[in-house]
Amino acid sequence: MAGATLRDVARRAGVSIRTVSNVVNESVPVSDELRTRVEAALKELEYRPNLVARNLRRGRTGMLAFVVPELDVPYFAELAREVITAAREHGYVVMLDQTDGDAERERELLGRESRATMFDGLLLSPLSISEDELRDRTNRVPVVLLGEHIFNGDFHHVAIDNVAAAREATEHLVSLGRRRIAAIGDQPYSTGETAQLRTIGYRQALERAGLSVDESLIVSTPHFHRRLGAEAMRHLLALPEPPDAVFCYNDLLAIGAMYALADAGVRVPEDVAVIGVDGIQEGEYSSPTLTTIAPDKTQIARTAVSTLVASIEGTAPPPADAKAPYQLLVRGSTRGAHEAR
Amino acid sequence: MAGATLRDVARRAGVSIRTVSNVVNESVPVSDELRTRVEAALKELEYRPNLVARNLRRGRTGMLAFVVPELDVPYFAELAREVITAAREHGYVVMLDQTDGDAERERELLGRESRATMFDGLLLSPLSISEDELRDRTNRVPVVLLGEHIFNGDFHHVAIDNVAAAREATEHLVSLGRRRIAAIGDQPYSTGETAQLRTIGYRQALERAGLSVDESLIVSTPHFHRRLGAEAMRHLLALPEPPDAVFCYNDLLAIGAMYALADAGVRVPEDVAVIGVDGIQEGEYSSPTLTTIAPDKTQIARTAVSTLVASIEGTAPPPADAKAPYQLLVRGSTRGAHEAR
DNA sequence: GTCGCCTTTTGCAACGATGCAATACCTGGG
DNA sequence: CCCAGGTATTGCATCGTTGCAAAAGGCGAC
Repeated sequence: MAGATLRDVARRAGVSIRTVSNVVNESVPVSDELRTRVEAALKELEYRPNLVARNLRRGRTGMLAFVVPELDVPYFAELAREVITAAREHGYVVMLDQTDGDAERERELLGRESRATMFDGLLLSPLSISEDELRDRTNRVPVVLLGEHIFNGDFHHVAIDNVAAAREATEHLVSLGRRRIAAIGDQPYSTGETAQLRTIGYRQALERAGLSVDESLIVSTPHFHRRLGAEAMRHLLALPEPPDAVFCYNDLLAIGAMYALADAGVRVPEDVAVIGVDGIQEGEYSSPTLTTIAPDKTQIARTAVSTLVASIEGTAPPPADAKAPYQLLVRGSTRGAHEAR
Repeated sequence: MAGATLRDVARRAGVSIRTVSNVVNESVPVSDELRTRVEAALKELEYRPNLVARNLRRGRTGMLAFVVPELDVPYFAELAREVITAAREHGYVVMLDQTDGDAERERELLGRESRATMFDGLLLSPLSISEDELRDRTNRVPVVLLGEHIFNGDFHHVAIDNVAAAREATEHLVSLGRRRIAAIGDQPYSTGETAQLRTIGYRQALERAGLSVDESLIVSTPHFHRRLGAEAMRHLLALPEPPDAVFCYNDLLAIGAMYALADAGVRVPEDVAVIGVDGIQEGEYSSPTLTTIAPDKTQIARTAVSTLVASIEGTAPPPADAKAPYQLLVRGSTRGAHEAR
């Protein structure tokens, strides 16, 4: 019941352990007679290789770890799907863990007692942890970082060009004729690097358009959740001069903002145009549908996984920042907004 | 660089391997002097236990596998989050895999060459695979099934009472005074057991309310995605006598249905009331917000994981169907719909 | 008939850790 | 000064598999 081993099969078939192994692995030629006998025994005993033992011997586990802040955030769920698929194509399976954006938990995950030794490689999504700590803790396991982190070329890294993406998002709003364009999602602390890059892009777009930046229109949020998007939007609506467009740093914030707008009876996009980032499925069916900057998640996952796998196999080029493609998807929350107002 | 082993540390500290092991595991008393020396060596060499080796020796991996049809379906993502959290509380990590609802892939996952031996236990969500196959393939690994499957008590199983839940959902619509209540999501094939149970509950509610069941108001969908919900709704709207309420078998279908309704200029809930099942976060911010039957995901995950862990440790009671709690959350898609019309 | 070569089969060691049981050490009592 | 009894330390075997290299078997050539 406890699972037959090679030894059991060998005894049953009257051959050596090694021969059974040869049959199982199809690596070395085995005579037809023995092969037949061994295969019969394998079937009768329902032999399945003990992968833990095999991994110990081979020094590989065939597992990658993918660490995200929150799995119930659609962007990460959708990305995880792609990562799992990409990993499977390379013959790997994926262990998923969450940090809840907590630096402490991140340390724990990478720490001494961690299960890091069970994985051939590590895929990490936005971290609070610092570069030095990361280097300290992962010096044995290949790592690929996903999403922005201003690390200096010591790690492989896949992300979209956040500055450019944010600039394009804002320019899209400008192109609609909007002039009071707000931004929701800045994070002016050390862990908010992605957010800061998007703020830079936002400012660039306004400056290029000859618009002045009204600091009161930049609203910070500690997280990127729907509720905070709604709160931020309510705050903006309460300003003496509310915005006529909002660039949200992710789609969830945008969904929250649209919720607050609907609640306040403000029309989208006529009164306020809304754009997000992430290209999550939810935005395809929201009311109105959400204009967004959609990173190519499939591409991101593929690049990240194949870089990681190359790294594991020692065939990787030196660490570099891979820029992933993205796309502006114009939908209801900004469409047809030219004529309006 | 390749990772120090107990032997390396032992050599460095001038003690036996076994003593180092004792220090690391804190199981056996070690004199202060040696402990100090060993700890120094551990630190200098940055020793981390090789978990693969440890697992081999101990016969446990500390890993659970959680297999879902699609991770980018919010219900599963939210459930996965809870499962990961619950597993962590028991000292386990979680490997996630997807089947895409494909029976072939399910077999593959459980098949001979699978990594099943790398996990102490298996958590499976709705499957296409049959009971017999499942029994054949998992006779060594403890399994807990999540979601409905009409299996006969051979497996642990956690789910809500789908018949009752569907009945309550439908009764809610009845209580609003609706009389032409449609159902979206039936799946009249062998793999659609959850759907069939919900259809039963739907019929029960109508019958109890003295309403006749109009078969043309029951629309089947091969999957539970937003797009199919929209398509089904369009179909219903095109009927000679369209419905005045819709019970969708999950929230994504409901979101899709509301999309189609908005598109057609039909008011929700005034003209058509909508209810879903799953209680996903998306429904809290949709427009209108979505009334739903929300299974207690935390509870489901906790129950499933602790049953699985008990099973692994051999302390589990015989397999049983655990019924998880759920809750009717009344929101905008049905609220204030009494007065209307 | 013997040798040598090629193919098939096998034994042994090792991957890195832990369980078990024996050894070494230390203390106090007689 | 020796011995019992407790504690600290260690060696050996083992988990199930695979790499390596030697052993065994088969066959043609001399």
